[in-house]
Amino acid sequence: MLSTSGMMSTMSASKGGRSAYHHGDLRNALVEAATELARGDGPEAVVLREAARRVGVSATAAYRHFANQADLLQAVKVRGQRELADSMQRGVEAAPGGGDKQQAARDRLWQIGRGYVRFALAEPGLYRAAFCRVPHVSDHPWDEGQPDAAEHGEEYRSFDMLVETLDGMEAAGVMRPGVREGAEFAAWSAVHGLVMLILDGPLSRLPEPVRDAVIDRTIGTVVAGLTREPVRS
Amino acid sequence: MLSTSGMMSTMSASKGGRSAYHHGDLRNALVEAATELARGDGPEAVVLREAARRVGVSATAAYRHFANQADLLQAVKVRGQRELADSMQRGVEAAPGGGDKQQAARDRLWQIGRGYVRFALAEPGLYRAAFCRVPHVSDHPWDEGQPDAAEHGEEYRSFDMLVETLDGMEAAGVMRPGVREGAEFAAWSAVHGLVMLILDGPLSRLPEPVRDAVIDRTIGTVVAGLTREPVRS
DNA sequence: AGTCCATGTTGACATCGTTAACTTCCCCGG
DNA sequence: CCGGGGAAGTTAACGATGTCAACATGGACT
Repeated sequence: MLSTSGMMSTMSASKGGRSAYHHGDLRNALVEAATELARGDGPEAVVLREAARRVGVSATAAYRHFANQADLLQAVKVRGQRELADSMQRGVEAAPGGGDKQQAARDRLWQIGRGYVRFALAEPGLYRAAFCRVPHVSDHPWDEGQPDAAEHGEEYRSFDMLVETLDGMEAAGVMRPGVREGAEFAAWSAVHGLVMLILDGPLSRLPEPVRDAVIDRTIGTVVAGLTREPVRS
Repeated sequence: MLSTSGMMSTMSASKGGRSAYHHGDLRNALVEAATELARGDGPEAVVLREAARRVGVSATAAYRHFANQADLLQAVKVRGQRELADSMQRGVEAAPGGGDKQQAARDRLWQIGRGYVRFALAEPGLYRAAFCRVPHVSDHPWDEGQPDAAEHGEEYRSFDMLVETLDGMEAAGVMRPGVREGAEFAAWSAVHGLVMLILDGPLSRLPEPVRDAVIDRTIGTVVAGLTREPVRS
């Protein structure tokens, strides 16, 4: 009953409900188009008029589904977060997973980290959109107050995966004593910062091999900072 | 003899050179105004027309001194970086500095980190501007090719301070063996990422005491990851 | 059959970045 | 001393964007 997917009250349109005037699934179509814009050139490329243009609809039609272009951007953000989490999920599932339990717990942190960075570098525009500042989502009546309770409702699933991983490390007894609390933020900060410095910042011109080494070094530092023993490369 | 400060070829104006028509120091005035805009609301608030308006000059006058608004933004970026480095410098200088040599080397990393974060939280808009993506500085004749050699000419002094600190740690023998290379990027990534998550991202709503704890935890993790022995809180 | 309202449309406005063409004023050589 | 030339500023205009107000359409439900 939230405002998530196209679930308008009385409306037959769901599959072929397009009558050349009433699109039938405009909201999703717009989010789709806007997402492609972000994928191409980041959040600043998410321009409402262009998204509408691509869907073949007038610009103002978008205002039937979004309060703002900020609101549209917010939708793109959510999609970006989802794609990030999905990508990481696939990466983790396709992992070897052998060896002893303790090593596995450590390895999982590595995999999570590498999966995170891999997605960001593969989809720079979308990643930047997923973490961009969204100016101000003006609240419309149908936009029932932003979900403030529940901390973050389903978005930031990538963060949840990180939390689970760290819990697993603690359970396996590989974690340095007393560092569990807040470790998720430390780890997240490191990979997010690394990605941002590479994407927008001063590390953008690093030659690829150096870049990859830096990535491993950064993740390695975090792992070393959180675990009891130093880890092999 | 680069394009840094107001050093126009044949021009008397330097102090009182304002004749109501020829401003005399427009470039600096514009950078100043633009910097204030950024300080207030971040890089997206750096709008060329508004900066010109505040200086009391027509919008197009800015194009005598900047190729683009991107160019203007770039100038703000440089200023932001300088303010960051200055702030960190002051913080480091006002440090106790007692105790044994090894502990001092470790402490300095803490101070650098905290100083970095402190500035970012005190000047969020300017910090975001200092690390924002700048679209494309169209090159004008008087804008003699961007400095690509010398890696980064004087900007990112904060980074240089970090490098010196890490060198000091290695010299003092407190650094975990084999981790020196790339350590600057790992450390930078952690604090930068932390700041971005707090400023623009999902950590923005953290209550202040929790936030401060997270900051210490993040820096602590990096320090632990780079040094031989665990460190006191 | 008739009506209501969600959904789209057209038209207009303010703001922004940017270019073109014109104006001022100061420096420098004759 | 004076007159030209160019640096530095100005006004006018264009295209693009976000957004609002007023109008059109057509499916769903009485």
